[in-house]
Amino acid sequence: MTKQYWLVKSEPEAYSWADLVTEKETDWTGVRNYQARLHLNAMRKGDRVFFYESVSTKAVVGISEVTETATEDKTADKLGWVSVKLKAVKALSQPVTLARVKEEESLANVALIRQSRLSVMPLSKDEFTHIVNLGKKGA
DNA sequence: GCCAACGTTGGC
DNA sequence: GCCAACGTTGGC
Repeated sequence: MTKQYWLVKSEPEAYSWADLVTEKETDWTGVRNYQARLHLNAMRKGDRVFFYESVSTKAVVGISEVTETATEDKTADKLGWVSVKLKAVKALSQPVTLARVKEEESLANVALIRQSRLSVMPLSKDEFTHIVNLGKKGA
């Protein structure tokens, strides 16, 4: 299967990109939204996942990779919720802020903007590449 | 099954 | 800290 691209959100006060870098790998638990769960279930090993920090940072800060597909989320009090395993790949040279994403006409349709409360969302390859480029030094 | 009330998320 | 948007719950 061809590689897919995603974005997950986290409040850095709860779990930050720096935390993932320190841990190297983590179980992405705590998703309690049906739409987000659909996306978690669709993730495949090797898919690239943007790490977006909400609230205080409001920027895409790093790239991670799916290392294990969805399994039962053991932190949930009911069965049926899932988590995936993510590992840190690399930080963006410069964070791509929400404001920056909003400036880009070709990124106007990303769920990050259109559905601000969704915490796990898909991105097209073009959208992913575009944001990666914005995150390069001097972009 | 509808809708009001409420809680949560997240931008500003 | 405020508020809009959204999801969930519960009464009818």
